[in-house]
Amino acid sequence: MTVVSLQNISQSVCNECPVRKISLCDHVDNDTRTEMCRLLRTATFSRGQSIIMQGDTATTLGVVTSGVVKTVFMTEDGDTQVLGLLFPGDIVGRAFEAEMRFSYEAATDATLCTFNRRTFENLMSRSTSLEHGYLMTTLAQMDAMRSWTCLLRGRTARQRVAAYLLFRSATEDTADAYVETIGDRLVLNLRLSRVDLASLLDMTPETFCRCLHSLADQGAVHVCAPHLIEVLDDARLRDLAGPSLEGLVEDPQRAVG
Amino acid sequence: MTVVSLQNISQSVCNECPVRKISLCDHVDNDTRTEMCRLLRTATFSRGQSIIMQGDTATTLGVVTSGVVKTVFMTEDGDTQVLGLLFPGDIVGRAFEAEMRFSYEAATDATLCTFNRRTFENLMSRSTSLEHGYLMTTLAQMDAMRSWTCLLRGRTARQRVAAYLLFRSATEDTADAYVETIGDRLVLNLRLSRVDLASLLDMTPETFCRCLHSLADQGAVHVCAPHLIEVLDDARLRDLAGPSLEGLVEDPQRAVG
DNA sequence: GTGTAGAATTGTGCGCGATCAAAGCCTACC
DNA sequence: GGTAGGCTTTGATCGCGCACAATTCTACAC
Repeated sequence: MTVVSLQNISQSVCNECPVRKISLCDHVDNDTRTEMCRLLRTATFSRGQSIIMQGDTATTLGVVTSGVVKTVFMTEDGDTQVLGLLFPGDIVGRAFEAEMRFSYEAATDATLCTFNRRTFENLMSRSTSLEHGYLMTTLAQMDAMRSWTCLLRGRTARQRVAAYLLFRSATEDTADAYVETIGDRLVLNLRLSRVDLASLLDMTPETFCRCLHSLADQGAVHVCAPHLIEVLDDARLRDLAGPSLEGLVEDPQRAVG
Repeated sequence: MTVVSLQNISQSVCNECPVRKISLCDHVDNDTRTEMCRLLRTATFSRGQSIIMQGDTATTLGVVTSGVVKTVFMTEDGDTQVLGLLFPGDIVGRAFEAEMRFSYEAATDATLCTFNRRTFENLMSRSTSLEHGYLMTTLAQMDAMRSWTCLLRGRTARQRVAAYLLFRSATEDTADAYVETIGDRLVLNLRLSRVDLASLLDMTPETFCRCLHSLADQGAVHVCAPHLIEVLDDARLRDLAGPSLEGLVEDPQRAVG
């Protein structure tokens, strides 16, 4: 794990933590939190940087506090595919397993609250509330993965792009600011590159681009800038996204894949 | 939840349980297991029967003890897609959430060891080892889901079929007998219908059929009967399945999707 | 302003896989 | 034994989405 900036944090950091209420920490009792504050390190990663490498023996486990982290799988012939995204509050890494089957990379500039994996596991064995919090977060993450699967499968490329835009616009008001205001209009900030987004949605960047502009031609969205998308007609976009998005897009879930 | 056969079970059942060592029970301490034996009910489902319905408020949580269970998502326009499969030892249902976003259905005749969800949650809050077991199983299931995603994505239809056959032949020696012996040869029993398998692999039954016979034309497999597939040339099949199957197919993981 | 590298967009042909249609096959039930 | 209905297989056609390449746009340094 490459740590760019590393510093000790006083216990007060947890009190002003932006993701405390939406992460595993929400379940943790006071004694455990005090202990965690003593053990945690914050780490900053710049866009594109690797957090945990596929194949490595992971010694770290963390919680995203800002930015977007992508999970990336690299095939033996060097191709990479974006499996999913992690947002603030989601867990990076995996307890009780050292060897990583895929990588975690910063998809945007991101900050994490990290722990030594062994230390964290040890603390879990002593703190029921921490293990419970980890379980709850994991279950939520699994729900999100399953919803994501439903969202991708049986949809054409354009429907997937439309569905993703809806998903993003539905989570606009969570933790981080994914939406920018230009004048008085609400505009989505994709924040990820075309290459990453295309890989995430299982298509080529070219197809992604075509689909986006096809949605624009239909009057559903307006491409203000390559990464800034304004949703002009929510109903139209929902229509173009295909059936059964209700419940998949509108839930307060964060992680995908 | 439709329970076909329901009966009380004496404590001795756990001792001869076929999935005890590969399920959450493996982590549970003796006191908790005694309690669990008192609370559990076994249920039998015949192929095609619904175990938990999408949209229902689930009161049940269970462990697959034999057979294959499929997770199915139904779109609002009535289409269904198979999201994944659960094998013996996997968990059916979800603790701490009542409303089901998808259905669980018996893909073959199947038996489950079931609990009242509330009772199970209650027991977890009192038994650290049970919650730990649930966490470990959930993490393993999430790993499997991610592997499954890697297996499906970026592959052609024929590669997906080949990959699935490899996955099944690699798990041949787990819990249930997925393999039949015809004479002295080892033959895979698909056990699922073409329609289910095609849906699971995100293609039409027609395409699945074509791909299977294409693999046969290449000499990789032999279709003994619609549901009985003999793997003739493992290396050839691996070749036709595309890159990076190592680690995805060969792990002792059960659940997919 | 200018240069340059990287990202994003557009163009074109083609193969894969979906769709529709129909025939074979197996099983269950009468 | 016969028949009906399901599942499986095969055939023909068509459109989506991919590959590859060219072009335009953007960002950032100087």
